[in-house]
Amino acid sequence: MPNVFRYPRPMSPDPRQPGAQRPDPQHPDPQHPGALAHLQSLPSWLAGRVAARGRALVAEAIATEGLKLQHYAVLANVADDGPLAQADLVRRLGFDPKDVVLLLNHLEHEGLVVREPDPRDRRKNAVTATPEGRRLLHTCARLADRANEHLLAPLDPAERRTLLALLTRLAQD
Amino acid sequence: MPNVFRYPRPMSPDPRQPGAQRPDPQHPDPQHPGALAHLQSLPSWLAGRVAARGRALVAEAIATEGLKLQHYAVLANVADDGPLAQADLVRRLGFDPKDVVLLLNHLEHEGLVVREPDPRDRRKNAVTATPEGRRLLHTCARLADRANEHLLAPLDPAERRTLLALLTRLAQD
DNA sequence: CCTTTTCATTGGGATGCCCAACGTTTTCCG
DNA sequence: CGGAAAACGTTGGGCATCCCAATGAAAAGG
Repeated sequence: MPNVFRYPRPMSPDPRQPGAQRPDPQHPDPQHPGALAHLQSLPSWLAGRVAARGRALVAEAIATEGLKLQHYAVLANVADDGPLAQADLVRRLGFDPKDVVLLLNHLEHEGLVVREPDPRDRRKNAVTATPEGRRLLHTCARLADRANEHLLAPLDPAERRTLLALLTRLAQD
Repeated sequence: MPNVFRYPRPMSPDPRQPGAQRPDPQHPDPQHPGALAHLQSLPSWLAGRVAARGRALVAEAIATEGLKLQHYAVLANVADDGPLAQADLVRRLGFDPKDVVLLLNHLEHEGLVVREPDPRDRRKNAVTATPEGRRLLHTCARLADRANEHLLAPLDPAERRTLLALLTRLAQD
């Protein structure tokens, strides 16, 4: 179960010498089809590059509020569907239980969530969002929107809708 | 400089209880706009999810040849533009020098590349692809193509071209 | 000719993902 | 009803990836 919060990096666009002819990934030279050009024209590679840039932009934006992407994801889950057990978060997010402990420690320390024993099941902690957490969640949502507008800046509104529709179809399965 | 080879994982599509109503990310309920639904409708999140799945598919496919995505990327760079110095690969791929050493150790051990002192500059190793390496590169390219066809299976040919065009524009900047 | 830069190797560290164990609590089954 | 199994949270260990840097040798620059 891959994790979009840890973001790996794509190769630089084309690290060849300045002025070196850069193959058009859409129309590779059939006489000299490059393995590198082919790799860089794969949808998975292109999506990876866009995703890496998108995550970097969002991560940078919400870092101004002292949060990481993972914190944002935890907070969103808890605010919408809380109270949630830590094991719920582990399942929902696909995170390591240890990492969820660390994330919650930070969120709790910042007063954004509250972790309390579940009165119905003493094995569990019930995690809920505080008003401050909800407030910050709105701020993060706005920051994330702006980062995504930056990401999609080269596209016009119709192209953005098209891209979103196609990605949404591929993202669910 | 983010790296698309290490692939993080998106949240599961929607981990709510079976039967729980799942918000349509394209048309969030304006009465009850969820933070989670909002996060999951961001282009960066959607691209991350598609990218994670794409990379997982490609990684799984080329693993049958004993390679990782990073090996494939190194091999493609070396085959097209070799001989390359290790420092060239570090710059091109954005990898840690230590990781490039490990990757080349494996590729060399498998007879896919040759690492020789550069006669013109004894600081450098000249890395070149062997015929066996080029052969395997073709195999990996075919495997990667099939994995990407699998990734894009829900789209018809016109939609695939549209997606590719939009991603290509976003991927270069 | 000396200083600076580059190269490859390697050290250390942080983070995220994999595995598992432990004690407590709850659920399940005979 | 009681014991076994499962769930929960915490924590340990380990590996891979990304960050930092140091070292000695070689090349470039002033």
